[in-house]
Amino acid sequence: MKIYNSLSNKLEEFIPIKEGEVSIYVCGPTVYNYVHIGNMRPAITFDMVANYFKYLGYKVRYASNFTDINPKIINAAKELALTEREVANKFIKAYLEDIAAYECTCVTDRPTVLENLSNIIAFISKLIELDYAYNVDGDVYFRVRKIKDYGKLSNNTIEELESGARVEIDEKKEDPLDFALWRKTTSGENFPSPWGRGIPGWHTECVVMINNLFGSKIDIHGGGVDLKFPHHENEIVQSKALNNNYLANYWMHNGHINVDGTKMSKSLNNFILAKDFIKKYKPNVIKLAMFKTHYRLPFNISDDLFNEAITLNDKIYNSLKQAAIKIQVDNIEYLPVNKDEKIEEIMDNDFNTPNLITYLIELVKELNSNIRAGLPFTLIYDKINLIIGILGLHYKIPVMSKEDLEIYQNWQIAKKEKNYLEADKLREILISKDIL
RNA sequence: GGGACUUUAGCCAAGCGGUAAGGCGUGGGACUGCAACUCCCUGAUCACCAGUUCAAAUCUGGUAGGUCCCUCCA
Repeated sequence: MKIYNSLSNKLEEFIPIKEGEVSIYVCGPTVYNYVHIGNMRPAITFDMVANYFKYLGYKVRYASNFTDINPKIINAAKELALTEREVANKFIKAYLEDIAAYECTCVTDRPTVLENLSNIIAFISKLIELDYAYNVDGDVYFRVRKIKDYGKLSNNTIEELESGARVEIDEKKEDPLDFALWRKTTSGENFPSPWGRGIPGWHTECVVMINNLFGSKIDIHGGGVDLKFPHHENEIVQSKALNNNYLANYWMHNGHINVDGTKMSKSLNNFILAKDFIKKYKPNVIKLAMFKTHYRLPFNISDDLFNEAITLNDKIYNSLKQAAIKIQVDNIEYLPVNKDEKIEEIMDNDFNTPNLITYLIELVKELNSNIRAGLPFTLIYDKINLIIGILGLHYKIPVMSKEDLEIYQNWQIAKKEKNYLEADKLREILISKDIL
């Protein structure tokens, strides 16, 4: 299969580090507030990625962190009159509730900064030892100039970055591009270290967690495009310094979710909270709408788009339900399939979910037609189930009791006998049981 | 100033050198006891200009839009 690697800006054949296994790491939220719908795109996207690897037979380990120590949390704690731990725990809980509501299921590890503090300190110590980092009065910075291809991921060179007018000059740093690995902090929550009390810098935690969970390198590192620079770039230099690798073989970046053509942001006050959005649309609908656009491209939110997805979702559901009922009513026995070449042909091209949905629609149509025509349909039914599994869609397919089956058969008989009064009565019952 | 992405029918969106998938919507039709569901038909020469090529939406150069990143935002 081919994956678009942000590191090379090319489609590359995927070769796992360990045969039959995939390691994925995706940057998770800083837990100082409720997440917005944009934060859900990586969650949904990489769940799909993980699901597809599982479909291919890979064993998937997928980690996503919580940044639970951060200046933003310290600020939020002041505002909310809570302790930093209370803030972090509150919003970790809220995030997990969102994830559950959106029916994302693939993350296997959720490391936190707090539980990795000693690892982080050890990691920074090693960087200092090797002269890649320096301590200035309790702040520790990474010496970016020591890594010669800094900027590879974001296609920048050190010179280009420095010529950018927005680089702040910090007296303490040797070089404006150097970034903090450890920050001296006296107000708010802080922790002891060889350099004094403080908190770890954001860019270090992900590298440390990856090293801790997976070893020095993983297959896929994901996140939103905005993280390319500086966050991911800075992760890479640390990994280059200690392990002489790019931390991940494949870097994947999802596009943003936009509102009215522009990025959601706190400052524009145009963001939609994930927990609010899920009240308006079902997870299936949100996923279908998102997957209709390739994950790398920006995705603009509009009611039209979601209404279209509602139509599609209903179509899929009706079709699956009909097939499931037919299988139960006619007591059809068959051997399920778990592979479909066409799916692989589509998905092997950098997870082309828009085309997968096109294929799904095709299959749904075929399923409907075949059921109507009394033709075999279980193979198509299986294929559809494979696809919805990959897309992370969930449908409640009715399981009919003996009684339900009887009602169903009586309904059919009543119709045949043109006893429409009885037929309508039975139909009502079946509808109320969510069978029709 | 540097970098990335992007411009395809009313809307969304595939396409990665061989003469434009699909969805929604619109309009028409079929099926049906009624309803729901379902099915079929219906539209664009791909922002613009120049070049490469037997052949370009697809490659190259330019022009004009749009979005994002450039120190903590998925």
